[in-house]
Amino acid sequence: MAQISPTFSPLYRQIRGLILQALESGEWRPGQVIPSEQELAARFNVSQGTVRKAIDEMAADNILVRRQGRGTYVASHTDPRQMFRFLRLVPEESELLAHPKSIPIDCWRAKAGSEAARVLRIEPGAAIIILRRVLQFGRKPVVGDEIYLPEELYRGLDMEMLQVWNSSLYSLFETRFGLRMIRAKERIRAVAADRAAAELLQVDEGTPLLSVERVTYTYGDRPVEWRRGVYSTAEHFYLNDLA
Amino acid sequence: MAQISPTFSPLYRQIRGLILQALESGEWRPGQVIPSEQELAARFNVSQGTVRKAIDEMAADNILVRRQGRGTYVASHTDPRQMFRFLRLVPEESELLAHPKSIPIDCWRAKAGSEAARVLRIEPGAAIIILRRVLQFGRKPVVGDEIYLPEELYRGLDMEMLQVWNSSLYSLFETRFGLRMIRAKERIRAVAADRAAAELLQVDEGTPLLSVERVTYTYGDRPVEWRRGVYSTAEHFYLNDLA
DNA sequence: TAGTGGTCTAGACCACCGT
DNA sequence: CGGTGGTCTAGACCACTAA
Repeated sequence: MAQISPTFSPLYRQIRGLILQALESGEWRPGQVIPSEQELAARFNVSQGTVRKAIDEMAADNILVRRQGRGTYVASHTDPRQMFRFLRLVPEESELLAHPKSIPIDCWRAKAGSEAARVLRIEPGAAIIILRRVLQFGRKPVVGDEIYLPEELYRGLDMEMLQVWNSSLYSLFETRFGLRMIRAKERIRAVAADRAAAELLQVDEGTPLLSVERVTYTYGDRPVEWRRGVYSTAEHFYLNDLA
Repeated sequence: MAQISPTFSPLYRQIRGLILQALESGEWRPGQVIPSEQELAARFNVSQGTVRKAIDEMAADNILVRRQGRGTYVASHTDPRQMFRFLRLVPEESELLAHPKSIPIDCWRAKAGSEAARVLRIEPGAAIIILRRVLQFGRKPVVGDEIYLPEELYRGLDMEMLQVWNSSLYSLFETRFGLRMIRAKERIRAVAADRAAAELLQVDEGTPLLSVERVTYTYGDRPVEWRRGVYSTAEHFYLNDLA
């Protein structure tokens, strides 16, 4: 079909859009296999190569996972390797492994202030859930987070649910609320520990900490989580690969 | 050609290796066009599609740059869009533009200590160059860096060369020493400004700063630069996209 | 208009996985 | 073994750039 130039989008992108749509609709769930490339090609009336290119892109974006000989899977935060996919903090020694543990502190309902509303793209005053937690590496508290969630998407989230769940928050959000975190954006500054942070992370007041603000997005760049955290970098550091 | 399985590497990766080799040998220089896909296919006796896949990977790695209708170019730090490719610090307002300016402070010869030697993979005691500089956004000093370079690769680098050059360091390193920075790894902590840092960045002693340690690699994951910097995050922040 | 990269197809064969 | 993704090829056509 002819296309006016500014709107031009190659076939494989349109296919990508259709697959994304099927994912959003819940046709295929996280952790499950999606149909084979041949089947998808038949369904969308294109060649296998075109489906392949669409899937290639989505695999590069961590939306799908290819497994040779088995099939293509919907990426899931339930997968141990994906659980702390967005956490860049690693222990000073041994830059690998050492999965942290999330300890909920409290969790309550509130109304969105202007900043939360802007970031989450909801109405000021709309219901939100605020959640505080600590991340421990081994025994030590290293990260303190305050997390803002639009209530509409997390209906039923409470302290008990958090305490029962002994895995990552995103795996909880995915399994209980069907939310898939696709990408995130972090803004990092250095701050001095205030009294609350100092207590939380068991450091002296005034200790330099990383202040990490994160906005997390689902499909279609829709923000579904806002968190503000402080990281203690006495025995850990934030590791970033630049390409 | 048949291959025993653990050593198996697809054709397009071997082509990638050959192109990389040509780049390292200086056959095509940064900013220049490389031969067309058809020509490369003929040269390596493979199909255009195979060359294409090799180039696709290298473009994804920021080693090559495709330009439809014009050709494929060797990525260059001379390109204004690539100059501060590894710098993640952005002004509080307007997350774009605002290129900083690099001001050299001093530059001298020294012998590699054990840490520098380990990081740069050279012999302890080998000659290195140490360089200090400040990055200014507008009039304000925001970043202070101490940069360690193996002398062997940067022979002739001195204060005068730095003062004459009014662009990014990596574009200098590329044009004068033929070095191409491919990727880098940063370790970030929060620290309190010591006296030197406080003077350099015009902040109070004790102000929390980001401590950013970077190792930069060329082809073949060979480290060619080590820098330790402090970033003032009063009016700027470190922006990181997580995918 | 000629030359480049970008898309799309169709088909063959290989590597890997489960049964 | 059959089915999946992974590689490789050959060829047609489209979109963009420069002269």
